[in-house]
Formats: sequence, C-alpha cells, structure tokens
Amino acid sequence: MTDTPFNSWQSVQEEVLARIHSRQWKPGDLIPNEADLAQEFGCARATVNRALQNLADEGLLDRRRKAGTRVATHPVRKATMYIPVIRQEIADKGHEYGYELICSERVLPPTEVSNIMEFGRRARAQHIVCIHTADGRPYVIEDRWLNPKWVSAKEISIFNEISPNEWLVTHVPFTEGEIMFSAMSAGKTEAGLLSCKEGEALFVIDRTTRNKQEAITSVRLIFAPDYQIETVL
Amino acid sequence: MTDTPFNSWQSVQEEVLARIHSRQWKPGDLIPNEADLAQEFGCARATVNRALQNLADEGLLDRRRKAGTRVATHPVRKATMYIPVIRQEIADKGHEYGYELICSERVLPPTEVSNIMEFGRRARAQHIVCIHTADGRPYVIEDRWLNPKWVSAKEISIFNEISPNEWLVTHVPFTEGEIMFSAMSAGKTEAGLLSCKEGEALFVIDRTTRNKQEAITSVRLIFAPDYQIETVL
DNA sequence: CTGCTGCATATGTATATACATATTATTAGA
DNA sequence: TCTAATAATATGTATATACATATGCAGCAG
Repeated sequence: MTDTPFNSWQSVQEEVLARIHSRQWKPGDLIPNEADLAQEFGCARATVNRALQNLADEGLLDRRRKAGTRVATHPVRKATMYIPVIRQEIADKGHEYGYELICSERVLPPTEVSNIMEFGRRARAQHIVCIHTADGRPYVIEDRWLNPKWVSAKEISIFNEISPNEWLVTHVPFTEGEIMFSAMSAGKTEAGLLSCKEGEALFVIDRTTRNKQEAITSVRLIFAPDYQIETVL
Repeated sequence: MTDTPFNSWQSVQEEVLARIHSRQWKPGDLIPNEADLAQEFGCARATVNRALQNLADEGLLDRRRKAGTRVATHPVRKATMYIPVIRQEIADKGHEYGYELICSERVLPPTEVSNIMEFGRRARAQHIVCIHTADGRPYVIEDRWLNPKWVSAKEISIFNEISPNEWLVTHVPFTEGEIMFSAMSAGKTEAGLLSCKEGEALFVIDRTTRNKQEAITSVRLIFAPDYQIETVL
C-alpha cells in the first residue's frame, strides 16, 4: 500500500482530502470503512476516526453508523464567520474607534421586536441607539432592544461611556441566538446618522441572543455604504 | 464534588458550559487543568480533552499548552453559515425552482475579476450570466467567471440545462475560497433581470473558489429585494 | 407481498497508557 | 543583571481494547 506511515490524524485527513480532490473518491461514493483505512494507512482506527470525524464536521463527508462514510454530494460548505466586537473590528482595520450614544429610553417595543424577543405583551424594554465611528466617520448604527431584566437601571448609565455591543459580551452570558444578514435602503434617519445619501444600499445584520430561551437582547446593525464582511471557506 | 458521574464528553461539555454561563468561570478566567477536571468529574482525561477541545473549536475557550485553558474574553462568536446550492435552497422553501441562461461567452474578463482570479493578463475566461427563479419569480442573478481550464468547450453547453452553481459542486473539486457579503443598489440591468425597481437595495454574495491556489471560478450572486440569509449561533 | 424481528456491521465513544510538543518557570552562567 | 540552558507542566495525540448505538438487510410470519 502506502510506504509513508500515516502516523497523525492530520496526515490521514490530508490523504483523504487528496483522494477527494483527485476525484479518486467522487461525491456520493462510499469510502472504505475505518478499520480498512486504518490497516491501509498503518495506524489505529481511532486516528482514522479523528480524521474522518473532522472532515464530516466540515461538511465534506457524510457519516452514518452501519451505512458507512461517503463523500458529501452537496458539499454544503459551512462558512464560519467571525462576528467580532465592533470596536475591535475597527481597531483591527487600523482606524481610530469612536462611540456616541444617540438615545436611551425605556419604552414599549414595537410588535416586531416584542415578537422576536417574546416579551410579555405590555412589558417595557430598554431601547438604545448609538453610533460607532472609524477615524471619526460613521461606521455602523447600533439599534438595540434590551431585556431590562438583564440590565439594572443603574447599569444603564454605563452606555454613555461604552457601547452595549461591547459591554454585553463580557457581562451577560448567553447560550444561543440567531443572526440574519440582509440589505436595506437608507431612509432619512439612516442617511442622517451615517452621513450618506438617502436610498443608498446598506448592509444590515440582525442579531438576537438568548439565555435558555429567554431573550436578552435584539440588535440591528446598519453599516455605512460599501461595508462588506468576508470569510474563508 | 459532583455526585452524578460525567461519563460522556457531551455531559462534561454541558457542565463546563453551565459554569461559564453561570459565571462561575468568567471570561478570562483560567479553569482547572484536564487532569483535575477528569478527577472531579470521575472520567478519563481523554473525555475532558474531547469536551474542552470542542468548546475551543467553537471559540468559547482559549487553550494553550502549558498555559492552560481559559474562558475566551472576546467570545468571537463563530457563526457557521450553510451555503446551500441555490436549487436546493429554493426547493427547501417549498417553491418551484426554475433556471434560465441569459448569456454565455468566452471573453477577456475585466481587471477586477482577473485580479481576484489571478489569471494571466490576456487570458480569456468563460462568462456566464443566469437567473434562478422561485415559483417563476426571479430569485437571484448568478454572474460567474469560469477558468476555462476547468471546463472544456464541449461541457459548456451543459449550462443550457443546469446552472453552473449546481454543476460545479459535483464536477469540480476545490480546496479553498473566500466569501464576501455586501449590499448594492439595483442598477438598470439588475432591476430588469430581477423585475424590481432601480435603486432598490439588494443583498450580494461574492464567492471565489480555488484548487491549490489556482482560481476555478468567481461568482457574484445578486438576490432579489428582501432576501435575507439566516444562521444560528 | 408486507411488515416485523433480530442479526451483522460501521461508526461513536470511554478508558488507560505512553509519549510528543509547546511554553512557562527556574536556574546556572557570563 | 541579563541571557541562555533546563526542568516542569498542560495540552496534544497515538494506541489497543472494549463496549455502545444506530441501522441496513435478511429472514420470517402473516
């Protein structure tokens, strides 16, 4: 078989990848079972298992007990996007970060928001709007609704100094959430805050985070024109 | 100690998560080493290792040899997005899929494209524009450049029948790539193809895929208004 | 022919053990 | 005091073994 010994799961993974890329194993093909591969590669089954499991995690293989392992027919590529804290994102790009609180009020949220956050019907929530700037230029509008249960009235004054985006990360734990990407046209408000023209296309991220089902916060990030977010496969 | 035995790496992971969420272990904190945790949980070190390694993969823990394991200070949340084949995405939403080839030509690509794809300066490439429809309504424009090396002239006629998006997945292997999300305003062309108004905000995905550095294809997907892509944390 | 049962099989996982490797902490030397 | 060698330590990984679990498939009963 192979003369070089495959003595690490990474080398096994590479060999398997090579066989997929060379189309020796084509999408949909059933590949040999772990025991056989282990023998061929001259390593333990656990090592092969680690390699194949990792490739399955990345979506390149489909594995099922008894049915075996096959090359994914639809390499449903999982792109992992890193959602950074905004201040850090701006700093990483080499710009000077700035922050300005626009408004902070405790009011009844609109129904779209209270639906998403599954609030009681008539519960007030903290509404915060602020702006993050890069080298003084508007970078993104943060329009956030906060479950008041998670932030005391006293703590709210902190948002004069640092953004909810940043504060929440280190002070409120969460277990799950959703993220949505979309596009919108700048209305009068957005155009004003981002100093751009009305009607310009803006990139939008909506994010809701929860702690054991209970909504903590729901935020809409409206980015200045030409913003783009990149990730690698 | 704990009375229940932690006899699976999942249960260990849950316990660790619980401690993070309860803020018993706060962001930045150093947590006990694997051996100690294994003893406390009454399981093998390998089991703890599996759990912690998985949490580190998800970005919740930072691990370094000798330095130990600590709770991530900036839970750089990795959102994993599933990028499906368009036909499948439309079918999954319960709509009837349709496909129409708009144009297919072998021409010199514009410099933005040849830069990204790192083509030779004067190499022609296959340019394909097509539309995917859901229940007959335009869903997304696929504007693609193909490295002709990977698709023979004979094969190109296949794109009268099925979209490059779909064909490539099962016929051309790739090893890496980038994805970029952004927003754009509908110009005359886009408005025409998507039957929307000029100036409407559209969601855009740019994707380039390579096989060992060599560019295979670069595509811009321009979605109809109100498209949004969702993912969970 | 249909549906249920049980067996065979491939992956999933836990365990103990051993060694590898990275990195910090310490100590000896200039 | 600063620097370079060295020890100590936490994670990373390979191994053999054993058992768990899901599930395709064959065989059986209706």
